[in-house]
Amino acid sequence: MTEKQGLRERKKQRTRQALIEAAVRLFEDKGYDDVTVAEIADAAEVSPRTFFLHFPAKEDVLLADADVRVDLALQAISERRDREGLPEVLVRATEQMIVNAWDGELAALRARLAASVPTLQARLLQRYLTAQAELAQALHRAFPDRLDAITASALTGAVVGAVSASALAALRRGDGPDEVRDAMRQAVALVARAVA
Amino acid sequence: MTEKQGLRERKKQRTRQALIEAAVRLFEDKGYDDVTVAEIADAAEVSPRTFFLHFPAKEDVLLADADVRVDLALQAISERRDREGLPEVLVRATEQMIVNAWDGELAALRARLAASVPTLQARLLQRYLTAQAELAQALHRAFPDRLDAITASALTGAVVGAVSASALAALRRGDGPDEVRDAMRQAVALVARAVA
DNA sequence: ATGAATTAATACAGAGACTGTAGTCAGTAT
DNA sequence: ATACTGACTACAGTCTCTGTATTAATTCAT
Repeated sequence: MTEKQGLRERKKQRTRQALIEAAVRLFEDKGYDDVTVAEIADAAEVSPRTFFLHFPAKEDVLLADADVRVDLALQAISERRDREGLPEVLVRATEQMIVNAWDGELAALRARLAASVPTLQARLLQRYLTAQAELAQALHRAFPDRLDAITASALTGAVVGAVSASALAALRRGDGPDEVRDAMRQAVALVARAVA
Repeated sequence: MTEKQGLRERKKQRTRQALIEAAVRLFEDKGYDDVTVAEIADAAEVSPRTFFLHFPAKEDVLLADADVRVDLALQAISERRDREGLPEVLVRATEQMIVNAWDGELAALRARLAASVPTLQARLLQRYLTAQAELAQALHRAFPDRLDAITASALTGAVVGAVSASALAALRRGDGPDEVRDAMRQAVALVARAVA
């Protein structure tokens, strides 16, 4: 997509990446709470102040790429094919997020930590909430006659709530990625039944 | 219920109440972020350290009585009348929480602040999540043949997600308590349709 | 090419939330 | 009366996060 940016921008991305990698490594080693921002900055060979130029808070270094997936769902909604009903759109949109939610090492670490570190959990939930608002708006636009604004919010909340709750339950039970994915899919199906 | 506790315990509750009242007053005056824990403690005439003996974090002084309502819903689930179906239990349980969610001044302030102060929002969401786990477990016990553990989690997540999302949407739109309550009820009805 | 404007990164200082620890004093039990 | 418990305090310290001024490197304009 976009490759040729100035040297300045490339350098910036490099320190950002260095911070993320240092953080992940340290978190895996010592656990989230036992790693200070100063340590992360040190490991990435920048000043502690620089950390906060890249991330608004310590938690966000782990949630760095979590926004991208919301865009996928939004796209899935707006690209609604004609004749496609509400339940189908719902399933397709969340499918986008679910499939892409479990790629890579970082996602696994994030899930593990989010399930155990309260402050991280809180920030993640908050992200979901702001994502919900966007999704609800998109849904409302896609089905203006069927869903008023409030109902669209309720429906979106139901989907996100169901998916994350079942994923968390599966995680706590010790399930692997495939089983977690299945649990999420079942949750979507459950809610989709409400608007069938 | 329980009235006759020792003088020591009564004193403790008095300082706790003093802290809550001081906090609410100050928050209304200056806004959440512009009030320090030290100020609250000062207004309640205790040491700053004492604040943290009563509340694990600054946010929790506002969420002090939020737990009580979860008990009501749990009770509603376990007191399931024979012949009562899953949707009915769902509606009745959440009705307990909704009705009692909007009494008093404190609830209104809490809602207003939770909608605007990120850190408070995060903590509130976190509470919902832990409440969800309990509710899901109770549901699973009440309908062991119909709901496995994961599905119960999904269903509970859907209800809580739908209710809080629609309430938040209504709040943001500037609706009053009655309209918010209606929005919540509709959200429950929506999800209940999925298990009808 | 050279001077001017940006800007990522830095050093430094400080606010504010929270914790550990040791001590005091009032309430409680024997 | 005596010993014990537990709420509260004082003090010192850690850590996250912010404001401000400065530096040095990249980018842009001439």
